[in-house]
Amino acid sequence: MSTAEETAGGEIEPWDEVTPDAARRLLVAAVEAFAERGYHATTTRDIAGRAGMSPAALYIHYKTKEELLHRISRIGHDRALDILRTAAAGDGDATLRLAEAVSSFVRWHAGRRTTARVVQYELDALGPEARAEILDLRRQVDAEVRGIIEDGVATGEFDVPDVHGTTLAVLSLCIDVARWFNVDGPRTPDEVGALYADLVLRMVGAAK
Amino acid sequence: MSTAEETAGGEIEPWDEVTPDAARRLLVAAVEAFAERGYHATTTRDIAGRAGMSPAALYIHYKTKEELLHRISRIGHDRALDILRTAAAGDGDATLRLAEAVSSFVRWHAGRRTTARVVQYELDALGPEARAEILDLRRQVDAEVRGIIEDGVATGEFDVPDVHGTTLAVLSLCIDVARWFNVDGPRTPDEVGALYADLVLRMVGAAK
DNA sequence: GCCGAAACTGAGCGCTCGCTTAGAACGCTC
DNA sequence: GAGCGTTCTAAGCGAGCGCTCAGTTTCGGC
Repeated sequence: MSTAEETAGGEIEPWDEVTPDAARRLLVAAVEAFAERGYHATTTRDIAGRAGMSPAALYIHYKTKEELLHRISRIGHDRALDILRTAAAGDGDATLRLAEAVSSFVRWHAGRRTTARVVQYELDALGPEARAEILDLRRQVDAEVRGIIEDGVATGEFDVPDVHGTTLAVLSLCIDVARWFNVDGPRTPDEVGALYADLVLRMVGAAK
Repeated sequence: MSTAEETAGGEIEPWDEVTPDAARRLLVAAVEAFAERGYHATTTRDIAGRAGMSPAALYIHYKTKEELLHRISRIGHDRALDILRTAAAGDGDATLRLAEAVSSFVRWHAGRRTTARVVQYELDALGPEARAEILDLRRQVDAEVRGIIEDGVATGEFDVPDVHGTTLAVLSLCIDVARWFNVDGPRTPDEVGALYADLVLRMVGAAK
């Protein structure tokens, strides 16, 4: 039996790894509040209120407001990295693996926009040690995408003069989806994923 | 004689239109503080301190902290729109005009990263009327880029199945430069501009 | 049905926030 | 050099912040 929560946007957020139930409700409430207003503009009273609890209850499950953000950021980055690793380890050629990596990564940023927004844009609110931990995960994310592009260049599938710069641009393009994607807009996450996969293949000069 | 200010990053910020001098110093201080910490994490005491004034002095020149953000956002969007209009109104073909639009737009986001960060990422901190005004400017930004792409499709220079989606992606790519660009990093704004112009021409299927 | 640990609440502490006010200092006009 | 509007500061107000704590409720194990 799943303990997934359904948010206002209709997204299914599988925060199954967070227990007990009250801690998960608080974390989901924090994700929504941080995504809507930003970390600094969100109050602990607001988070607790959304979870149907008193302000003090938050501190039973989390030491500080920052620990909530840290947990969210860690789980989110783990998930994002997992998506890219799965795509990178696929058994197609580089073109296919890059298309799959971009479309699934974008699908996550669009479909789980609430989470992705917090994960990608609230990094600066973390303290030095927590930020360093997350930055290490980001380097691994970068390495996965760069690896696929290097593979494609090696096999002659891609024509990329600046591998590092292009990797940066591809990731930047995908990540920024979390900023502009609108659940009530004209595009589904699947459609944006397909469009972006096509655009990225063009960027690396892959044959259609 | 210019009254331009030189910031810590070595960028020249021509806030000439802001007078008197004390008001401009406060505004430049606010740009730096908002860019570093975000609007909500910045205190009016910090802004005034950076400008070498007491906290109360801020309220001689601005009604509220939000008015400071509004002024910054308005001026920044005006400048960004001006850059795109100039490129769009150039006399080359669509390929040349798109390349010029992207490279100059990216150059601004990288070279004036401090300003661009505030302009692009602190929109949600504005009140409803101010936000509506800025969103209207963003629609004009979108229309300029879309116009060039439509021109290129009409002349057969570009091969773009989804003009609206591609416009969104191109702008998204450029804007996100303000998030990741590092003044101390390996690339100059000129280099990023050139790289991105090339990537965008590939995205629209333009002949090299 | 009793007990101790765990989960939770109501009240509120100490602090810092955005912003205000009273009055001093400055610069310009005549 | 008197008068006056402008620009600034020192002090601080009311509110809301993150977080704490004493005490109440809940609940599984026996």
